[in-house]
Amino acid sequence: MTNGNRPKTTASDTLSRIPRYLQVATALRQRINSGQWAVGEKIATLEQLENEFQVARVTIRQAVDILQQEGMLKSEQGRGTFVIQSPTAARWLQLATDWDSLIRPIKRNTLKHLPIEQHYMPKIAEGEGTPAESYAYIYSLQLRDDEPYGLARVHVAQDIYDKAVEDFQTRIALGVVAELEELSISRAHQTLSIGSADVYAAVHLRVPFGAPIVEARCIVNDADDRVIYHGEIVYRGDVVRINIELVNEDRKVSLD
Amino acid sequence: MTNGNRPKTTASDTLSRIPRYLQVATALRQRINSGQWAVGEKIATLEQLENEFQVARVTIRQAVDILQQEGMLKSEQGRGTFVIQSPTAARWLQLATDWDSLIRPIKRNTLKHLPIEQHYMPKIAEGEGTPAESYAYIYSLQLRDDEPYGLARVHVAQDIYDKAVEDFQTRIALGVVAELEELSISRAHQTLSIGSADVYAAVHLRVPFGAPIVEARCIVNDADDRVIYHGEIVYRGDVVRINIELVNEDRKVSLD
DNA sequence: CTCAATTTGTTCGTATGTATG
DNA sequence: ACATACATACGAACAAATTGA
Repeated sequence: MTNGNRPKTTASDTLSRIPRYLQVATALRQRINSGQWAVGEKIATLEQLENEFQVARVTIRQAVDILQQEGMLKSEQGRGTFVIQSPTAARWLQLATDWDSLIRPIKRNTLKHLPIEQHYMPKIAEGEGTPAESYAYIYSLQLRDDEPYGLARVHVAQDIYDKAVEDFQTRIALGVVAELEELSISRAHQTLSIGSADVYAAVHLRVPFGAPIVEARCIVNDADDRVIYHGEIVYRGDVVRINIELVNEDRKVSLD
Repeated sequence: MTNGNRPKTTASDTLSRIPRYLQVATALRQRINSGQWAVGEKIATLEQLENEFQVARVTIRQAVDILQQEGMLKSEQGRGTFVIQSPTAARWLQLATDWDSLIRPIKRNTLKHLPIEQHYMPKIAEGEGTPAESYAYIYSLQLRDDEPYGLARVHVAQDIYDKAVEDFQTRIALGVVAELEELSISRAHQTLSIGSADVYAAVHLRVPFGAPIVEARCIVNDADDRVIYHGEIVYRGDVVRINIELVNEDRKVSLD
C-alpha cells in the first residue's frame, strides 16, 4: 500500500489524463521554441524540473529523452542538459485582413487535387447572399515549397467555373476568381475559427492528430450579391499568423 | 499471446502516444461541434465506430462516456447514442479587427488577478515604437460569465498606470487605456498566432492540455510613438472567432 | 405477442504503458 | 533497477433494452 503511482490529479479533467511525461515534454519544447532556452544554453537541472512540475525524476527523464530523440536536447552526464537545436525557423502564412493581401500570396502557391469523396452544397446563411443555382466543387491541398499548408473545399458558381475551366483546375480558385475581368465583386468576407486536426486533416497537412488548425470560411459575392465563391479551408495552425492594424496615425480613435 | 493491446502506431509521433480513447473523443466532439451530427440525432453505432477508428469496443465506449459526462451525448440501451447538446451555439469571442470592436466587448468582462511569478520587460521589436522607461505588470485571468477565456500578461507604461491605479487593478487594462481622456493613441496593432495550451494555460483556462489556443500580442502607442500598452494574451481557441470584411460595396477591388 | 435483429451495457482475461518512491 | 499500483487497450462473450416484422 505504498500508494505507488497516484497522480495528484485535481479533477477528472481531460488534462490530467494525458501522460505526465508528454505534458512535461510539451512544456520543454515550448520553452525551446519560444527562445526562453536558447540554442547552446544549459536548461534547468533535473532536480529543478522535478520541483517545478512536481513529478518524479524518472518522468522528467522520459520527457527529456523524447526531446533528445527529436534532436532538440542533449544530456551530458555530470554537466547538464543542453539545447542543441531549435526548429523554430518558422515560415509564417500571413492570413489576410484585406482583399489584396488575400490574393497576392496565393499566386505563388500551388495546389494538388484530391479525389472527391462526397459532393455537397455550401451552407449559406441568411444575409450572406443568394446561392447560385449550381456549383462546381473543388477539393484540394494547397502547397508552398511542396509543403502542404491548407486543405481546401471550394465551391465556385458553375457559370463562373465554366469561364475558365483550365485555370480552375490548375490554380488556386480564389486567384482565378480575382482575375476574371468581366466579374465585379461587391463584397467578400472571411471568418476564422480555431480547431483541432481530425484524422483527415492530420494526414493531409502532415501534422499530428489533434494539432491546432485554423478553419477559414471565405465567401465572395458578385454585383448581384450572388455567392460566386465559397471556400472552407483548413490551415495548419503552426504556420498561420494574423496581423491586424487597429489604429493608424491618420485615423483617430473614437472613445466610447 | 493474444497480442492484446499493441496500438498500431505508425511512428514515434508524440501525438500517437496520446491515449486512443481521447483521440476518438476529440473526433466525436468535432463532429458534434461542426454540426455533422446535429442535436437530437442518433450517431453512428458502436460497431460502426469500432470499424472506422479501428479500436476495440471498450475504447469507443470510453470516448462516448467522456462526452456523456460533458453532457453532449446520451446513450440508451437498445436504441443508440444521441446528441443532446452542442456547445457550439454558445459563446463566440469576436476577436477584433478594429479598435472599436476591440474595446467594446471588453467592458463587460471581468478579471481576476493572479500572483505574479516573475517580472519581465516586454520585448519590443524595431519599428514597434519606443519602449517606456518602466512598466507596471499585470498578470490576470479574463472572465466572462465567470468562465475564463483569456490569460493575460500585460505591461502598461508606469506613468499611465499611475494615473488610474484603481481602475487598472479592477478592470481590463486595455479598456482603461482606451478611456483615459488626456491620452492620444497614434497606433495600435495586434498579431495573432495559433498554439497549444501548456500546463499553466490549460489549468487556468480550463481546457485540456494541448488544446488549441490563440496567442495574441497587442501593442498600443501614444502620440510620441511610445509603447504604452503591451499585452500578451492567451485565448481559449474554442471561443475565438475572427471576422474579416475583405471587400465592401463601396470599395472596389483593384485587380493586380 | 413472439421472434429476431439491432444496439448499448457489462464483464473477463491478458498485455503493456505510465508513474511513484 | 525494482516492486507496486493504476491506466490504457485489446478481443470476446454475454446480458438487457428497443424496434420492427
